[in-house]
Amino acid sequence: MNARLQRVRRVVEALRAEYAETPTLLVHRNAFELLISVILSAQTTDAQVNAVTGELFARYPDARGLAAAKLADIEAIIHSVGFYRVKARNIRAAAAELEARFGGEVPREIEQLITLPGVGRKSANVVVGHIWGEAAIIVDTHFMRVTRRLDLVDATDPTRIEFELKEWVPGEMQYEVSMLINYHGRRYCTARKPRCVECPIRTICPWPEKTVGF
DNA sequence: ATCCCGAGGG
DNA sequence: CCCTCTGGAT
Repeated sequence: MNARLQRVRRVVEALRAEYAETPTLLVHRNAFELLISVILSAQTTDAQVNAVTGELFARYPDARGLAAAKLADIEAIIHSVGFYRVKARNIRAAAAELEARFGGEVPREIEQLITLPGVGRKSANVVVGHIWGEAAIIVDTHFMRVTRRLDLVDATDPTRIEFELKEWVPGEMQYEVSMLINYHGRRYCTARKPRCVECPIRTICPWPEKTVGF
């Protein structure tokens, strides 16, 4: 029996109980809106993205509309999310790619999604996991930090962590594991001053730093 | 000051 | 692999 699998199951049970409320997600009405929101969300909070997407999607409700937009107009709308020049270019180019190569629809395959500008593995996994309920390991900065502290992985870079976990975490658990661990990384298992003493999974966690504060 | 559900270019 | 892109919240 895989000790790490047992640990993941215990972690999921504990975090489910701790985070009864679903963590806030990017506001969206369809796959197109989530895809664009995810591109905008790099190094930014969901709240900041949600603050601009209402206006953005009112003006450009689909790939065709966004692909035809003026860069300066997009930049003005999304300015407050940060990285606004790169992101404006990326979301317009991604919309154009959807039109040109995918009939205006968001592709379902990760390998297709990551060919879109501004979409890496993390963003692609968010889309397939959330929109289509597919197995998805979403490796962002929090997930990487927490899985390493919990000693769930050997790998240290995001792509290898994703594939390593995909090998043995049951598919139906993967998306939930991703969301719970991400949320836990923000609430307790923070980068600088982790709140190990109050952590709801401190008895499961092997990380030595958990003794700090005693 | 430090962080936020990263990605792409050099 | 490291650097840059970027603004707002705390």
